[in-house]
This record gives sequence, structure tokens and C-alpha cells, in this order.
Amino acid sequence: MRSTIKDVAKLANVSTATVSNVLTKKKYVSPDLAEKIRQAMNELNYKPNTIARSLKVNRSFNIGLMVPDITNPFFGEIVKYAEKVAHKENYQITLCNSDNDSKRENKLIDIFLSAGMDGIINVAPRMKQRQLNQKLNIPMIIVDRPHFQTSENIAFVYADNYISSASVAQYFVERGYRKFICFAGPIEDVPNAYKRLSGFLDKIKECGFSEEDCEVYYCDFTFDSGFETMKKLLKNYDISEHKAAFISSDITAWGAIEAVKAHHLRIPEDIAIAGYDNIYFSRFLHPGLTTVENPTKELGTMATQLLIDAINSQKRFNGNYVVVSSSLIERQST
Amino acid sequence: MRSTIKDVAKLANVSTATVSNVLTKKKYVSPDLAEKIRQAMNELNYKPNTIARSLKVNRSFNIGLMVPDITNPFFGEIVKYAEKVAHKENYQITLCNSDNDSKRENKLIDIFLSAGMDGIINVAPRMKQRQLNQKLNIPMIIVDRPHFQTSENIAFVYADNYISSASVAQYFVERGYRKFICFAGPIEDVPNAYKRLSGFLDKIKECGFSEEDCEVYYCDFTFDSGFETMKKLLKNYDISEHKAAFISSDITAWGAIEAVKAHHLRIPEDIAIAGYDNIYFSRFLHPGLTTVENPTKELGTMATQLLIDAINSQKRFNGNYVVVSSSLIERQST
DNA sequence: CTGAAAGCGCTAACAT
DNA sequence: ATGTTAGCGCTTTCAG
Repeated sequence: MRSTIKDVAKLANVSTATVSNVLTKKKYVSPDLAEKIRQAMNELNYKPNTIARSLKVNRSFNIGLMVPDITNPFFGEIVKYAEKVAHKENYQITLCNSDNDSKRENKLIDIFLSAGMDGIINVAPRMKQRQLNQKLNIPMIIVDRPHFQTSENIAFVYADNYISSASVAQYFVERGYRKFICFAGPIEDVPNAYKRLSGFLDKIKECGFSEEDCEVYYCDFTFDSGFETMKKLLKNYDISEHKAAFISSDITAWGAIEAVKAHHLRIPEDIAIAGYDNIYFSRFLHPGLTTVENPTKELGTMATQLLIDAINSQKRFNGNYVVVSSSLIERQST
Repeated sequence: MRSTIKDVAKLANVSTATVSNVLTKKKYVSPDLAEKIRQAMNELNYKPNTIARSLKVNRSFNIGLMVPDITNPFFGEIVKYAEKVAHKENYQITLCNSDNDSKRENKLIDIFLSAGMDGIINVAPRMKQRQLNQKLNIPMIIVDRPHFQTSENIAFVYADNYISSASVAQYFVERGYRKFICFAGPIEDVPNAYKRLSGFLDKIKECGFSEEDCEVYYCDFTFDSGFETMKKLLKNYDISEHKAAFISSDITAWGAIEAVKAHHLRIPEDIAIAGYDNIYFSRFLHPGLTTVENPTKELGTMATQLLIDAINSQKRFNGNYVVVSSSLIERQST
């Protein structure tokens, strides 16, 4: 059996309170006693039971982190930075994958609540706003999704996807492209997918083009989806039109690029391609992928820091939001 | 305040025991009472406190999973499959990154133990065998590392890296290469890094070549490390020698490939490259990367299933091991 | 079929 | 400075 604080107390001939005191360091314990107790701990191979501790103090020092797809490097990077600050602040992160499924997201929130998480980081959720707005007695940060009005214990950290996508359109036009393609994400479920589409489209029109100048395709934010969608598109593609495609996530853009290569077309000569996210590997694609920086470091770091500060200070959020900045990264694919 | 089982009991006019019974479904509760109780739960927005439950039943339904580097897709894939089976079996996974640091690994084990994990999945640990062999009162699976003799509650799931690496050497020789390069990983810390090096080297010699025919470089299993190491190597590289390089992880091989391209050399004409792991993206590199399949699906699935079976059945491991098979994947880089 | 009550391991107020 | 003890929320005998 696992040894408890009682066993340690007995072996060291002290009370459990004293043992607890050397553990928590909240009260003075004479050095010799402390030493004796530490020896007893060693001898018994004692590990404090954080479950019991959590129950008592009503704090778990755990943060629930959910992402839609852990195999997408964009989310992987966010996780990495979130973990870094959590670790520094002595919090543990429980990472869960929702698999792009809003049902699963809902369930995860319940799991996190039941598990006594001190806070939640919810990255790019697909849940409906109404669901997100349920009463939570712990703070939650929503990352990479536009903010909305709320009175619940929620804060937002994101970049303005509408503006950035508009800047892609602007850039296309300035480079002389006259025909456009947009691979939109799941705009019904992912608000930022919608922002990216509308930001791009609005700017195209603002520049004097019409709806007909831009074909829109819908796909998922996965490599395979980008590959398949592009493959289909190329079946009857007219090279001479020189189109510029805005593929609204890098991992999808990569898939699309591979499809273009499989068709033996040249990028950007036959078709130009821009992505969104600027994942680490985008600079190493051939040609290098023009894209929008979606700053994972700022997103992950800021979200986690904000959350932990709220937990530690017991301050409630009320819909506050921080918008991190992002910019266009020009490479050779356009 | 969060509502408890007591609040529910009071509102429904029953005892806490009855509420607990509808929660756990271990005892019959009359349908009308059960319904009344469920209504009370809803009204109070009650979520069971798994921390209290865990304390009582001495089970957390949590599995601690640690990987050296979550941004390496090889580990990401393992995580994905592990999560899939855990979820199916109603276990939660707590994922932690050790950052390739054996100190952190040790600490994580303590954290997992303290956190009342029901079991541990330890992927490619760098810890010394002696440390791994500490007394654990919960089962642990060590993944992607060769087994060793142990009497502790440990099992192993891995592929035979020595044999696979030897097959790369054999393949190089059969293809007519006569000069070789090996990028070894951190062989002091990662047993499989050593296996890969020695498997490759031994076979080279077995084929009648000498130590001088193979230059060995040491690097980390990261993209950047592969890039830098290759860049250095190419400073005085003689194209005419037609060497074949075994870069012992795909992500590192990718980095190396980029360095080769930056030098405007051709793969495989000027230098052939093979990797190890067969991460998803390796087929999409240009040229496609010849590599060894390190089957993440089998590794992740089997490890998790084995662990959960052990937890549920209360059976102890005693050093049992399962070796999954792997094979050479030939593409255009060699 | 339902209720009363003990106790999981720990912390913190209170007592000494 | 150290000890005693109640109680966190839950499950589980044991009674009724």
C-alpha cells in the first residue's frame, strides 16, 4: 500500500499536522524535527496525495486545455507555450483533443469541471456561443476565436482574422492577380473560418472585383482535405487564368500544394498559393509558403498567463479580450 | 459555490447514499426517485466531484502520458492513438512534455504518482534504467525503448530498432553505395538512438566495409539539429563520393534535406538520405523520404490497451514486452 | 429499497 | 512549536 501522512507521522513520532507543515512550509517546524520527518518520508517512499490535498483546499493546480486537433502543428505549438508558462507557475496541464467535434467539446468541459480543474483553456472551440456561455465557476480562456459579449467568467485571446485575411486579398491584387480562389474552412462551426472567408471576399470586392472573380471551396483544416479539394479543382483548371488561391490554413495549403505538384503545375506561375497560420514548417515548403502569422507563442503564453493570474488572484473575467497582432509573411508561393 | 451531493439529496428529499446510487448505478433505485434526483441535479447544475470520488475509491481513471517532445509528429501520432483507446475505455489522459530532459521525466513520475494516476505511459524516456526501476505501485508501460530485466510493475512496447537500422545498411549496400554517413541521436541518453547507430554500423561491417567508410555525426532528434549538422558536414563534402546518409529520425532527416537543398545538391544523386520513423509527412517531402516505419498506431494503441487491461484486472506486469514489427519504406531519396 | 455514518488523506483552525 | 480534530465530497458497509 501507498504510505500516507499518518504513517510518516507515526514513524517520526509527531502529529500529522507537523508533517503537513513541513510539506506545505506554511508554518515553522524546528530543523531537527523537520529532518527527522523528511527521513521518515524517504524511508516510506512517501508521495503526498494531491487528490486528498485538492479535496481539502478546493484547488487542484490543474488546468484543462482542449484543442480541436493535436496533430495540427498550429495547435501543437500553442500547447507547447501554454505548458511552458503553466510549468513555471507550478500548474499541471491536462491536454485533451476534441477531434473537431463540438459534442466532445461539451463533454470535455464537464469532465474538466468534474475533475476540479482550476481553469480552462479552450482553443478554437466549435461550440455554439450559447453553450460556451453556460455558468462556469472557474475561469475559462477562449483562444483563437473572436470575442462575444458575455457576463460569464470568460476572457478571449485571439488575432483579428478578418483584417489579416483582407490583407491577403489586398496583397493578391497588388501583385496583379485578377482571378481568385478561396479554400474556406468549416465556416458554420468555426467563427474564424468565417472571418477569413469574409475578410478576403470583402476586400476583393472593395478592390472592384465581383463575386464571380472568386471561386469558393469548402474544406477542413487538414492536410488531406486540402489535397483532395485541390485535386478536384484542378480537374478543369485553366492555367492561363493565373489564379491566386487563399487556402485558409497552412496545413491545408500544404495539402493543396502537393496536389498542384502531383498535377505538374508550377507555383506561383500557374497558380499562386497563400496560407494562414505560419506554422513552423511553412518556411520549408517548396516554394516557401506565403501566409499570415497567427502567433502561437503569444496566443499560448498570454492565454495561460492570463488564466493563472485570474486563478491566483480570484478575479473574475467578464468578457475581456486581448487581440494579438499578426502580419503577412511573404514567401515564394505567390 | 459548486453544489454537492448533499445539496442534491436535500432538494430531492433523499439521502446522499441514494443520490450516489443513481450516479454509480451500482444499486437499484426506483425509477420515480431516480427521476426526481436527476431533476434536482439539473436544477442545481450539479457535477460530480471526481476528486472526492477518487479519494474514496482510490482510483482516478486517469493515465499519465509523458513524451520527450510533443512538437515531433512521431510522438504526436502516438498520443493521438493512445487518447483514442483511453477515451473508449473511459479513461482520461494527462499529457506531459519532458522536453528531452531526464530530470523533468523523474519529476513527472513523482507528479503522476502524487496525482493518483492509475497508470503511466512513458514514451521514449531518457531516464536511467535504475531510475525507471524504482518501486511503483501502479503499472507503467515504457514505449519505444528496448526492454530490460525487471521485477517491477513494468511492461514494454517497442519495435526492434537494431534490426531495422541494419536493414537500412543492407539496403544502402544493395543499391551500390560504398561510402556512408550516419547521423546518430543522443546515444548516451536514448537507448534506441544507440540501437540505430549500432545496427547500422554492425551491418555495414558485416558487409565487408570498415569503420572508415562511415562518418558518424551526433545530433538531436529535431529539425534544427539535422539542418545544422548537415550544413556543417557539407562545408567540405566531395560530391563524387556519392554517399548514403542514414539520419536516424525523420524530423532530423527533413532538416538535413533542407540543408542539402540550400547547398544546391541533388538527392539522391549527390547524397542519398534515409530517415527513421515514417512520420506522416515524410511521403510528401521532395524527394519522398526513404525511411523505416516506426508504427505509431500499434505503439500507441497497444501500450494503452495493455495498460488499461492491467489496471482493470489488477494484474501486475513483470517486465513483459511486446515487439511490434516495422519495415523499410523505399521512396525517392535513396 | 433507502438511510445513517464511517472514513479515504490531507489541511487548517484551534488548543496546548 | 507542536498536537488534536473537524471536515472537504464522495462511496460503501451496515441497519432498518
